[in-house]
Amino acid sequence: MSEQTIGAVASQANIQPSTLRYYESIGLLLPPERINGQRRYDDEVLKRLSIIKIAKEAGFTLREIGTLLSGFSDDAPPSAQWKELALAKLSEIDAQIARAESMKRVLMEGIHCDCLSMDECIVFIDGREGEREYARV
Amino acid sequence: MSEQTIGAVASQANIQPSTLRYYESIGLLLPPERINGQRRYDDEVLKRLSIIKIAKEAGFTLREIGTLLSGFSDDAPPSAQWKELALAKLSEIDAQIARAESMKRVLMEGIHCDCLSMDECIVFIDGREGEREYARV
DNA sequence: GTAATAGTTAAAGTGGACTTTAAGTCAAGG
DNA sequence: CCTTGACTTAAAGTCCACTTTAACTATTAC
Repeated sequence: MSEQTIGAVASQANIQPSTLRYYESIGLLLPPERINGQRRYDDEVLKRLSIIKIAKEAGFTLREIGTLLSGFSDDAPPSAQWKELALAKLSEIDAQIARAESMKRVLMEGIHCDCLSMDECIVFIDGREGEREYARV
Repeated sequence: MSEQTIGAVASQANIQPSTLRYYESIGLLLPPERINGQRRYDDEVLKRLSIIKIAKEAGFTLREIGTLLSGFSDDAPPSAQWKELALAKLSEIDAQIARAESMKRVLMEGIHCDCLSMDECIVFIDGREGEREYARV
């Protein structure tokens, strides 16, 4: 099961071959072995792609993921650098969640209001006042 | 207090003049009156900009906001179209929140783990297994 | 009169994460 | 032998929400 072509890997990882090439081009994946000029991957790459996917979903950019992956697997347990990045991202995620929840509130209020136009909509005007404080922060 | 220049409006709304021009160019703002070729806005635009900002924070794209604004303020209360969009966005936001929370878990576990390399990291391998089911959906 | 300030335009640039295209190679099947 | 399908490359294109640039005009302050 080693030595898979790019197409096979891509379909197993649910991504496009071009994405694999792209990841390689930005250094997120190491250049794999070639046979007749074609990339042949071993199963390791699937693990790495999963990690990338998870990290992406965690809100890391590809650049950050590169850092994460290199900061890891050196020899030590999760490096200080890793933890630092993770902590930073954690607070970003918390902010994200908070924002999402307040949006949810706005939307739900909007859904239940019966005002005639958006300009007169209490929900939105309230939102606007609130937003001013928000902007001042 | 009517008849403000683009700069005045921009600074009140905490955005750049170029953003106002951009919004106008994509039809999100109606072209305002001109004096000597310069845009002059009345206070209405601030309301609209607030709405746009709130909607943006609610996770709508500018294109969607355009639809929202046109679907609204026609004559009826929040149109069916509006509610439909809002409901759709609500579930998107719920998904976002759920994802964010699961990432948060992963990150927090990662911060406390002591594995030697990311490939061996239980946190990430667990994530990976989970992700397979995820991908099947 | 001239310099600073704020406005105007169209068009190009930015950044992130890809995708698409054009032009070509290679192995397997009929 | 020739077609089909999957691969290769570099480069350009896409989407989103702006921002920046270049070249210009108009108003105000000195």
